[in-house]
Amino acid sequence: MNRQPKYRQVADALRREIDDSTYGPGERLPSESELAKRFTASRNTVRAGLNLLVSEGLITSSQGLGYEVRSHEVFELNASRFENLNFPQSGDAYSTDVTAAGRRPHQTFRVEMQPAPAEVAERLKVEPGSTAVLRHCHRYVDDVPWSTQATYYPGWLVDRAPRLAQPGDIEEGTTRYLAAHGIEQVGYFDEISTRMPTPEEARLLEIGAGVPVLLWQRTGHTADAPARCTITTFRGDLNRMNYEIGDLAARGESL
Amino acid sequence: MNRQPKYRQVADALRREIDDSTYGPGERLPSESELAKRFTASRNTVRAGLNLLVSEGLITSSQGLGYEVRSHEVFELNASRFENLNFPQSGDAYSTDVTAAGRRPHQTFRVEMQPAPAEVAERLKVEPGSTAVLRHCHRYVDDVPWSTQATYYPGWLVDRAPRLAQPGDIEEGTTRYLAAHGIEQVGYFDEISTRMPTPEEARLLEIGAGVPVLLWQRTGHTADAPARCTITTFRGDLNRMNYEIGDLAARGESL
DNA sequence: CTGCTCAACTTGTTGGAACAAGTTGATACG
DNA sequence: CGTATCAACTTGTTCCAACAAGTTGAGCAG
Repeated sequence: MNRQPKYRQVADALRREIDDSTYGPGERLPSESELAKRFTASRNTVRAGLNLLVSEGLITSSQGLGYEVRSHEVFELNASRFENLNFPQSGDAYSTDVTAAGRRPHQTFRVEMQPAPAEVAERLKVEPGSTAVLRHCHRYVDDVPWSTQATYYPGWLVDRAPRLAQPGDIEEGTTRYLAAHGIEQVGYFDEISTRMPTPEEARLLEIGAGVPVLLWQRTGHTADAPARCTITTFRGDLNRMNYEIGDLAARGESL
Repeated sequence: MNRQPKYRQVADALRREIDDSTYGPGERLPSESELAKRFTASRNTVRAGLNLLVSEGLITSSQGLGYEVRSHEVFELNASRFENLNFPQSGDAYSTDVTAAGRRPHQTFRVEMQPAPAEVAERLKVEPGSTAVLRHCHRYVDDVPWSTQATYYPGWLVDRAPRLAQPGDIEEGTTRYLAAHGIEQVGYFDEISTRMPTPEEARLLEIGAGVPVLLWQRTGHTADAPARCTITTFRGDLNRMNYEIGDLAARGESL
């Protein structure tokens, strides 16, 4: 006899059937009671198995509707071109990329004065708790939450580029606006990590259990000092990042 | 009355207590029956709440032992220096970094001839299914599984650098060995994504529910053609990656 | 003192039951 | 015909009960 617990056998069988497209993306699974009959198990046991698949990010459940196989359309963000003046873009990089992919971008802005969190203050080389301008941004693609972004600017920089502290979008792109005021970003330090979302993040990004977030923290530098620190939180199931580094003539695509 | 389900209240209360260090990292939580008494709930309800925290990666459980608050010691990998001949390292980059952090590295190798998976073949610009050399590697830090790495080399490259197909480590580092045979990696294309582990990955990396993996795929290029494709699977809770790009003199640390 | 056994914990698994709440389509009413 | 209602689904939440299985420390035998 199989020594795997029954709820695991249920999960394994269904996972296999999802993998070989017995149940394709977007398709509905049989109901809990039908599965219970099929596997000769109680509803509780079947639920435990389904729960496993939910927390693996393979399926979602909604009350009254049933279980559905998740579909994965990833959006790729080129981090090495992002905010790079050598790759000129009309507006901000996000809208350009999304529109180019034939999707509809949408974003909401919020600007605040905030004491810089310890982690940010360290990277901006300012006193912990000293006020910084925080530009916060929620991004959507086809009205699906995609990412949230928080950018902190140190006080000295805002003095030289006052529009940063004004509410509203900066049409020409922040990088370009800063460059026009003599603040040129000559390098950056990116840190990338992943974890499960906090309940707050899960709410904002509309992700249930089983979907991790991808965290991207970029500290941009002028020739003299760090100029801004951007923390982006992506839905892990919908986003991928890439970097093109070095001489990539062999790829035959780069500019 | 509170309209949150009880198991969620349990999870929220415990999450708050973990956040404010009522229960610190490594510490044990009260047992399920104690928590049931405290929250006036059944053991099942408490379990549902604890399960939520497990799938958020906050705690782990082990049979007979109880629930423990996870501790997070992240290891940072500098992806932009990795495999970069401008930053010479004695052996391979991984061992050097780990030793420098005062930890004990350990790795196991496996070399095979394998048909290249579709995704890899596309990036190496070879026919799908054509044989490639696969060098597979499991890495440990202080005997804790850290990452698995699979590197595919196209057939033409192995002809010029035959030691790739031999079992066993390449002491001086593969990048250096390739350079000595006239195969110089002048650029690379990195792709980074995250998802929940497959059961297979969960077993290899010894991660339970609630810990995502960080996927790093690097395609290295010579001046003429793609030379290798490396897929690394990290434990998401233990690893962070970073890129230093551009002129970073302002950071005052770079070489 | 050493080493083994075992009782008393812990979580893991599985079944059962009942009711709450969201969704949908058939049906009856205006 | 259009609409409102409701029955029959779905999953969500909560309890109870019992036994399996891993861990640990007390206590006993050698």
